[in-house]
Amino acid sequence: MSSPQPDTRNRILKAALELLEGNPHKETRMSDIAKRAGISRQAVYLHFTNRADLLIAATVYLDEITEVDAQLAQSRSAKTGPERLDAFIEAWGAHIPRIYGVAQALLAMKDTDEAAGLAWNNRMQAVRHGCAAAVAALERDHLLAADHSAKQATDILWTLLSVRNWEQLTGDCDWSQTDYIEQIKALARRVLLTAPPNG
Amino acid sequence: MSSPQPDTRNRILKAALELLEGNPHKETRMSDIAKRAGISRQAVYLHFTNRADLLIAATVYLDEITEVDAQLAQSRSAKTGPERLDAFIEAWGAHIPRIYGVAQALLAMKDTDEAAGLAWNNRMQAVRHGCAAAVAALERDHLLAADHSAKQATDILWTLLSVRNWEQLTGDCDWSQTDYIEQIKALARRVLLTAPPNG
DNA sequence: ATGTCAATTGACATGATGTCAAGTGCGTGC
DNA sequence: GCACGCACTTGACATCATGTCAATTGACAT
Repeated sequence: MSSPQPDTRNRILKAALELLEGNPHKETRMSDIAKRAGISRQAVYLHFTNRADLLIAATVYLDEITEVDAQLAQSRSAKTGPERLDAFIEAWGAHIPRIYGVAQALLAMKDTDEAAGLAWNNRMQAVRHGCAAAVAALERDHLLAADHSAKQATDILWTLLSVRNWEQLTGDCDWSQTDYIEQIKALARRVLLTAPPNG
Repeated sequence: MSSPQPDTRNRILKAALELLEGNPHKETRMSDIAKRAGISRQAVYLHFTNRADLLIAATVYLDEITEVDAQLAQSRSAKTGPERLDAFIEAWGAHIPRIYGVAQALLAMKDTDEAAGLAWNNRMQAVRHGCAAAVAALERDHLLAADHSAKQATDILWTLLSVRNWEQLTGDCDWSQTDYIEQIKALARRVLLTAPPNG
């Protein structure tokens, strides 16, 4: 563990994440990242072929160190459908602020860089699966509101939980993170459940 | 009215809108717009100082020719709160696909160009006012769900009606435009109204 | 004729990405 | 000790879009 050399790659990823989290709305350039990582701009290209490549790697790296998948999977342990729904919203909702910086950067490239778009869609499909699983749990408990098919319910939940919505609510609308979680949970129950949940 | 010269400006705007509507996800360059308008790239700068400037003007132009404000204002004529809510969602929901191309372009600049961001926020504030008015109408009729303050209800409705959500539902989720309108209306009623609306 | 004004052409600066070539410094194997 | 590979550096360069500037053209108006 005497750090031979290739932790540079990780240094770059960390630098990128720090910058992106620092000010998600400012364009973070390759040279900024390099500077922060303490290497030359060109050296970054020894580790990543692209800006997109780097950003994607950063997302993966972030997912790894925050263990999202584990967090999200944990919501599977909930007994009832509604509990599972809540657990999923809490897990994902708590994760959004952590990934927001990178997400923002990746989303900005989506239209110009195909690979970035695919990578982002991949991540979002994972979230969608979580939504679908929560909906399935509701359906199993015969608690899914009759006016939606499972697909529709999944679409709605998935859309509700989008990063952009989080951005708008916590940003433009000044909601706190806890407000966000609570409100979205209430909203989801209200929209997806067939009976009044707790009142 | 023998068209002295300055319909060029409008030609540019039309060209920009056509290109943006044609393929909203491809970057539309100044030279593309110029070519389509039948003038030189540099000539565009005789009419607009910026790409942002042009895009903003295009939004305004589009708003004018589609008469959104009139459409949205029309929802004021609805008698009951719920009718007003429906009318507003229909009007705005029908408008989104028309503005989607430009909106996309403007949103993409939001982070790099301050003026573009402001212009977009302005438009969105107008929508927000519509949301607030609909919520106020519900409140007046004592039909606003007790679990939300007027502000929260407005925030939710406004977020629900975002261009990004429309994009996700009609794009990624393959909803038809009519599905979109109907589902969102149902959703909004379910979330905002205090009593079951029609069943 | 003359002036104005829209538009044209061509050249150029800027700023970011990405590539390439030559060089430096360090550790390892022989 | 020496040579080699390897990560990295420096500097130059291509590309591409935006935006600017200067000189020119062509039409229309007085």
